[in-house]
Amino acid sequence: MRRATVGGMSTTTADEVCCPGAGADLLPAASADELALVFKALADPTRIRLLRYLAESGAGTACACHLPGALGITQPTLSFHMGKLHDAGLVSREKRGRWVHWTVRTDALRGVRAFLDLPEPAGECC
Amino acid sequence: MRRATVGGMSTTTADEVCCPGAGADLLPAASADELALVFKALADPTRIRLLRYLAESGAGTACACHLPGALGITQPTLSFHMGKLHDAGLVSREKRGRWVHWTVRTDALRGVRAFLDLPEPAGECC
DNA sequence: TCCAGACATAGACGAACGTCGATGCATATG
DNA sequence: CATATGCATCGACGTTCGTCTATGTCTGGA
Repeated sequence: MRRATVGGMSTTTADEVCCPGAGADLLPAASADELALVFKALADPTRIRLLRYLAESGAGTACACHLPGALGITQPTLSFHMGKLHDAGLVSREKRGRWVHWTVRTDALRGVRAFLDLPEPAGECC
Repeated sequence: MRRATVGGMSTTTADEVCCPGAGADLLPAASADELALVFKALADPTRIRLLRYLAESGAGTACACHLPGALGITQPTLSFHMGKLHDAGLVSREKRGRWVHWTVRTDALRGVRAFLDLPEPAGECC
């Protein structure tokens, strides 16, 4: 039996009154953190455009040389965003001579894509 | 012909030298903002668990009465997070008597789900 | 060997975020 | 009507984020 008494607050009174059958298990905090990490990396317009740009380029790979101008940001800012995407595992870095080429890691999106396939509402609650 | 001269910076020299065929069109800023808004709403472990909880509950609907205790957060914090999800259009609010019942709006995830279906790397760059 | 260019890092700064306790508002119930 | 309760809002606080300028590091070419 699930008892909602973890955080010190006791909202036990509501447990009996309101929709008693709606109790679903919570996603483990670790899994939620992991998902949030990827979503955090996607939670910026600039990074979204960068990822999309890379994905549309040939082989999902491109060097970012002309992107600062196109996006209206400076080179350090671009480096910052690419670093974020890299930390989240969404792109891989490859140094070719003087330039860095970036490749989208589509497999890193599997987790979040699975999460977004939420079960369709089927039953009735209360 | 694409010329990367928007933001005031002129990185024109690199245009000729480095991977000239990799130029893909940029996602419009408005679309990127829209996507980022949803991703921002998902970029928090607590909200991820809330959304998953709602989706797993019967009919994708539940009142949030016993959630503060289960998640270890206070009632104002829960209200804050549900507000964020609501602002992003991910849940809908329905007041039944004294309680508020929340329903997942799976259709609101269509946009981000389409974005995450990035084209697989196919060609070769340079 | 030295210089120019591509990228990363450091430091700074304002804005937004996540959390809390305290309070206000609306509604069901005695 | 008075009271209790579920929820939203307010004000505050520390943390994280996004951006910039300035500087460092490494590589290729003259």
